[in-house]
Amino acid sequence: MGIGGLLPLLKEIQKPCHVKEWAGKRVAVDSYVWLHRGAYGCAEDLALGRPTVKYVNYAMHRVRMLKHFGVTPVMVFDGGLLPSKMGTEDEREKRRAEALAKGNAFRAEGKASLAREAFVKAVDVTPAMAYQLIKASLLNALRAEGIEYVVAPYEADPQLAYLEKSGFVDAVVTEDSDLLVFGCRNVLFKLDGEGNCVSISRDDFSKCREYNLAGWSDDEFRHMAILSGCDYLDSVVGLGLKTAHRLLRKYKKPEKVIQFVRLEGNLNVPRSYLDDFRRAELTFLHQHVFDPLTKSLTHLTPIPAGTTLEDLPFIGPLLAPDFALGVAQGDIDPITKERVVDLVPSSFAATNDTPKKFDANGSRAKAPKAGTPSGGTLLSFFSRQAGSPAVVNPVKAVKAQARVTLVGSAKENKPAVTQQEEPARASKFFGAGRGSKVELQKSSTAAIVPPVMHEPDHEALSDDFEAEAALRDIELGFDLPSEAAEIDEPEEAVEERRVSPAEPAPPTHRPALCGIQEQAPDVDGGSVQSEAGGIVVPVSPPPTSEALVETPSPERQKVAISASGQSDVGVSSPADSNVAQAGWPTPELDQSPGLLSSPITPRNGFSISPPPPIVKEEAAPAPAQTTAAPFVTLSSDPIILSSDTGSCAEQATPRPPKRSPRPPKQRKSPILSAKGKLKTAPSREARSKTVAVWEDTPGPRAASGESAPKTSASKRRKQTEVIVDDDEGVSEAVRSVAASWRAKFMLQTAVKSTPRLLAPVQPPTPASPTNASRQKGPRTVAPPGKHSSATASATRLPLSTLRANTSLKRSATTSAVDENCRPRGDEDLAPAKKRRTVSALDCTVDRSLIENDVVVSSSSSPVPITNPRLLAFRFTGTVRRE
DNA sequence: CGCTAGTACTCAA
DNA sequence: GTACTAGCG
Repeated sequence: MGIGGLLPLLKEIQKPCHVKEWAGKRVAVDSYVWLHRGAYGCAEDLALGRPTVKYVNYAMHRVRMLKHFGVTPVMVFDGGLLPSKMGTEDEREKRRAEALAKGNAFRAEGKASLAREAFVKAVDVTPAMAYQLIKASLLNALRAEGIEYVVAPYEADPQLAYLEKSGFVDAVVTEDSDLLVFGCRNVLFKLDGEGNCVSISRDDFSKCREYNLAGWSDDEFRHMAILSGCDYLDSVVGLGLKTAHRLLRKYKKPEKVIQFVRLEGNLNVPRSYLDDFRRAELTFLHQHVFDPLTKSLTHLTPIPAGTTLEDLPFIGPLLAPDFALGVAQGDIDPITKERVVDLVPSSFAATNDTPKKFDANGSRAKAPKAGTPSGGTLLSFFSRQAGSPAVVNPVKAVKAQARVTLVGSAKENKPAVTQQEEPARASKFFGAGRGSKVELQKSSTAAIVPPVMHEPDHEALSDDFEAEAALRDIELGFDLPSEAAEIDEPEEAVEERRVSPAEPAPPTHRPALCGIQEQAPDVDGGSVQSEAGGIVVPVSPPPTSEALVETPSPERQKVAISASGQSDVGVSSPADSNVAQAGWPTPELDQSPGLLSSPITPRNGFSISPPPPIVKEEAAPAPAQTTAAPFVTLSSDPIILSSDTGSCAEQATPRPPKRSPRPPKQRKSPILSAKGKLKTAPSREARSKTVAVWEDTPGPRAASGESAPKTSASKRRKQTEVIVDDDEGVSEAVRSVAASWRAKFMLQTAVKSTPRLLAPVQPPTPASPTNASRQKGPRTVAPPGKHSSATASATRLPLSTLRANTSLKRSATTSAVDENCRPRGDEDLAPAKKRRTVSALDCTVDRSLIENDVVVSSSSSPVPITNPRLLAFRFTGTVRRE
């Protein structure tokens, strides 16, 4: 919902503009908006599950519009749901289901327009739809056109902000005023099909006369937004933007404002409001984002020293590196954790949606060969003309013999990976057809993506922490700890990372996001499946340094490309690919010197080749490659990314899909893992602070497992004031925020079933027997005996089992298990076997639920999350009462 | 005057 | 997600 009324408030500084003013620049696009608008036009098809690509065409039209005006779009998609939003998502889902039923009823009665109206309300933009826009098998899609994109681990908003903040892009296109709160400097709203938009610049805030924002930092602005009500916190009823602004100007700090409002007594301020406020602020600040540079998760802003991820449960669990990468590339559905379902198999697209009358290239208009799974003959209205620069780079055809290594495949990860069984990468939806799995080694180059997270510069990092924490002091009234926090994991684990040979060197070139790897098809002479290329996960530094084109901009190092064609790290399609686009005639492109000059040359007939597999550029330095290199398996249309590290032979034989691979030893974000080295950070004088701490006192409602409204959670708690006298105070205070949230959230969501997560995935296309046979069953609660112990889809676990298992989990995490969440009375129980299953059963889950015959399903949780407390969220997502 | 809640809208190139 | 507006305090 964004911040209600924020845009009108900023009316003064809204500047009508045109995207061409951003020619030569890179602009990140909140893709959800375009997908949603595009979906409007085909709501009925989507609601009824009929394959359609209209929304893709709509979005691509916009993409081409941007390119037409010389703007390089970077498409950003929403990822997984934040834990705190799962509840609202359930409600939405319910509403959509109702609308769908209504629509069907109207349709049956022949009331077409009423039906359509209902279907519009029933439509949801799903990751599968995002995938349609991304996937390469549609020529009319991002990969095929070399558009950079990234799927955020959670929300797109912080991801967009991060891209801008870190210099990947210069502005952000969105309709969501939240972006300003996340700290974006240049936001473009209301972009229409012609390129008109309204820009709001952070720098203009001071020019706001009606509402004086002069002298306001990002923090104050954010405080105002949160106070007035935001996605993460409902406002105090009766307190809107203007009041928040007025009071903040007067009292400066949100605590004071809240105090004043309470004293005034006109408005009802929930008891937990201050906690909630802090939590909302922490969510705005530290949400997970995908860093294209390190190809790993990080935070929008580094989390404050003295706190760990466990203190920020509301920002969602840290995803395992390879999983995060899969999500970022759009291949893994961040919600279902499954490989994304291809809604529109290419065969359909090729036969049903080709706008033939606009097809200027006769050769490409031909139907694909029979059986070609990804005919790729779908030409958009705007597809390139014959002779125009193709997206495929013939030069790269040469790179046929490179090694293939995947994320998480480095030697050091091997033990963990083998222990965790094979991640369920293969899919019946994607492995089907043609039965032509091709070892990628034979067809293309893959990149080595170092499995080890980038080790931050500790000195700089410590400065960051200092600055960051100092800010936090001011905002939240906390003090910094005098020393960095203790390491939360075994020392050897940290050590291992430190000495890892796979640690990437500090990048010298800013890689692009996920983009297309242009590559010539038919390495082996015309066979359809051989076209390589595909998504490149850019690596840095580029393997070769020759012919690098570097941006003159000091703060933004853009994509570098080598003339040899070997290191176009995630380069988006060449700027000259705009040439001859129907609908958007090629402008005289102002090729900014910082942008790429690509060696790509025109090529005809590329379109009949299937899409490229996921390929990763080879990185330097290469991680230890002493173990058998795993390989990417190329199936038909989409890509099967097998990230296991088993032997090739092992991989070639599909194993029963097992889930929830335990992530390697990287249980912490890079930031966190670096904390152990921050002990030398300058101490600061500790001051006493009063911190409100909420004490959990579970009430009768919890025991009954009854659904509790928001307020009841807070009623169950009593507030106590404690004096915090040292550095512990900071992390302790944050922890208390976390604990209160946990209590509230767990209660809310644990009792709510989440049918969405439990619902079986219905493939739009029948899977081939081959793949279906090794595909796991539906993710519903399944009859016993159908699952391996690893999947343990639905297990009724007696309390005793839970106790036994939770103790195991605790032994896995060395420390920092919050007392609030620690299982009680099970200290000495022996470890149990179902490690993952059980880890999910964190003690944060209300015991009464367990005792009330809650069915626990861990099967929909293949995400390797090692932190047991974070796993609790997954648990709540799959709990349902019978 | 500020705020809330309800309604309408997004496509169709 | 937005914008607009009637109605309420």
